[in-house]
Amino acid sequence: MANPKKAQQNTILDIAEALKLSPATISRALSGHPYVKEKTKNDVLKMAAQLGYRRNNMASGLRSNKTHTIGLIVPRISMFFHAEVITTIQNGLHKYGYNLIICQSNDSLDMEKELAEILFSSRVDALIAACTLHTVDFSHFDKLLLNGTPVVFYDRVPLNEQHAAIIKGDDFRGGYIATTHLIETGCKRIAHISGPLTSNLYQDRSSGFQQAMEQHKLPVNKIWVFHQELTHTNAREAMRKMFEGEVTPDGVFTDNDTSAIAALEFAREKGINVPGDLKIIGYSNDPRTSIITPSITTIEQFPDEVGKKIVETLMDLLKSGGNNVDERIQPIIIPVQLIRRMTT
Amino acid sequence: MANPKKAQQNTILDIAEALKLSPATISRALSGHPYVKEKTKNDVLKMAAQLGYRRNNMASGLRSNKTHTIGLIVPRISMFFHAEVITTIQNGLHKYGYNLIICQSNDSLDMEKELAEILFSSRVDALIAACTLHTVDFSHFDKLLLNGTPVVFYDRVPLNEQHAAIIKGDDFRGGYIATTHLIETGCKRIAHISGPLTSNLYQDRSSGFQQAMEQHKLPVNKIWVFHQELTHTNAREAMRKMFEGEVTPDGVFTDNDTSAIAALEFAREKGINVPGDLKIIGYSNDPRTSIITPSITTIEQFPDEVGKKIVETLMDLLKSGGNNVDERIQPIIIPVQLIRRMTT
DNA sequence: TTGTATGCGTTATCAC
DNA sequence: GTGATAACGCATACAA
Repeated sequence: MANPKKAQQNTILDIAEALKLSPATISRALSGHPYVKEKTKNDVLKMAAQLGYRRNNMASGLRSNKTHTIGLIVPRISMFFHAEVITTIQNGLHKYGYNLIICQSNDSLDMEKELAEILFSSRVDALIAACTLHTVDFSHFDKLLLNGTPVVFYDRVPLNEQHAAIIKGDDFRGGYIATTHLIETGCKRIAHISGPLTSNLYQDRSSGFQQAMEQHKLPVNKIWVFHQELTHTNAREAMRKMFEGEVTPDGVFTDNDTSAIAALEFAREKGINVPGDLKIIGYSNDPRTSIITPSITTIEQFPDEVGKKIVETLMDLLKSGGNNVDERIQPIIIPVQLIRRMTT
Repeated sequence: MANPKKAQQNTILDIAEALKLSPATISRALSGHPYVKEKTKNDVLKMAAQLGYRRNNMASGLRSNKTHTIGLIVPRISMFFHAEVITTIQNGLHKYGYNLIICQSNDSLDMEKELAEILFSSRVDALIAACTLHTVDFSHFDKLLLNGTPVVFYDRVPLNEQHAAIIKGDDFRGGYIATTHLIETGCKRIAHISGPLTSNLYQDRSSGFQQAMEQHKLPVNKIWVFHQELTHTNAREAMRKMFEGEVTPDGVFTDNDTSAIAALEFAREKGINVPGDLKIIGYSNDPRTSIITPSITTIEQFPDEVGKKIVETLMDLLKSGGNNVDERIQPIIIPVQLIRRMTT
């Protein structure tokens, strides 16, 4: 077992000395530079392994202005969708030799700002961000952009960003097909438990909801439309309010699965028959929706596709070295899909 | 919006020039050094803000040999327990001005080794690790230890590590109280779906199981004891095998909740009455266990407590600067608790 | 309280 | 192909 006494890092100078070569040659050999004799390269690699040498990323980054590190800011890693996206990104970047610094904003704008600063301090080669629900002004990312650091937004994205890549789900269509599905399965009085309209996600899903309703000539009851943080308790409270009234909804579309679960639990407790008297559809295809009884119909967002697209986009941006940064980057929209289960 | 042209980083020299001061003074002012005139300090801070200055962590770290960055290796961030622990750690470290680099090993030993190397390259100030199920030899962490970098293991930990801190749940007791609970609620024929015995987790839970059975003079049927990766399909397969036989279990203790869910689903499909004819208890208090019908009895591991203890331990180690590293560090055991629900 | 000088480990730019 | 040297941005020992 290790016997820690004092730091004793080997540097390229140690390798150089051991091999009677210059540090420059060692550096070249280690970074796969073309003009190094094959034998020299092998010697260096062998000696490096022998001495347990590991490149100091700080020195390397300072000199070369490349960290091979990507920053990531998400609201919460515990959200199923984000956990999946992150995993895909991390595995994808790893193949290209990039590391990922994962940071959580806890859906706090102040934290998000601070994290952007910190990641800038670390001189990440690029930044990936899924913003908070309250991020309307995105200027805290400008310092990165100004510095030529590529920024990729996903999920919760700015609406008019000229210089950053944008990858998002088809939230309009998600809202539309969810609502249409409720209508097609017979719902006439549809409620919508949505998130705050500060976020593009809920704007788009709400538009989809509206359009489906209009298209089928169904009235939207404003008392049944909620824009609030999508927590379990908020959803429950919304359900309570709606089912106090004389006329009650026969369909609920919630903008996340936590709310759908809350709605279902409420219905079960009140003895409301699901899907007989009330149909419920959620959003995200959280694993919990397939486990609960009855299992919940929801919208699949394909986190894996999102993650892959992010990596792909990022690699393009990094390769082009900020050259294509002046042309406006088109947002990439990932399709969504209805997952029909027992609540509809 | 940002108009990215070329990199234009400000350094302390820019501030120094603008203020007709020396770089040294700027450095001191920015890092809260005591011997700086109040006015100077304010001037510097103001100018730094004005120029949008942000310290370059690589340069700072290279010089001071401190990165204010902690590395973290986990099998998967999507596991509920780990997601919670990580969040607590991240929030805790943030208060002390430390950042966290989160890495996933995907339960691959090779990946874990590589991540340890990478994090060493980044010269993290400390490393936190929850190892893979297959990590028996922990020598890939020795380089960090040798270098004086504190290492804290949690959850899946080495058994005889002299120089690293260890924080773990009370798995023996978890196994014991889970089994005892089944016995006390009337089970006589108890099965145990456990993980591979290469991991301390399942060794300890298995010992707890054994002891409870012995203590209550119940025989352990070896055909009902499984040591395998704790996946949904593996658990299902185990159930299938057990319920092919003449005599079938009346209680199942699974070492994670995914397996408990699989067991419950199997029982529901086969029309086995739970908890009437079969009682089930899981491990970890995953949110899914409280959502499924019937809700599953499980063992709470208090990820929040684990996370807090990790931060606390880490801060001690960092403060002492590796001085107490020669004395053997005692493992810290976090208590567990039975959460009784409808499957028992 | 501030300035001067040096070096952290690596890589880029020249030479040879 | 390889070597010498400077420079990346900052923090610190020492001097003033």
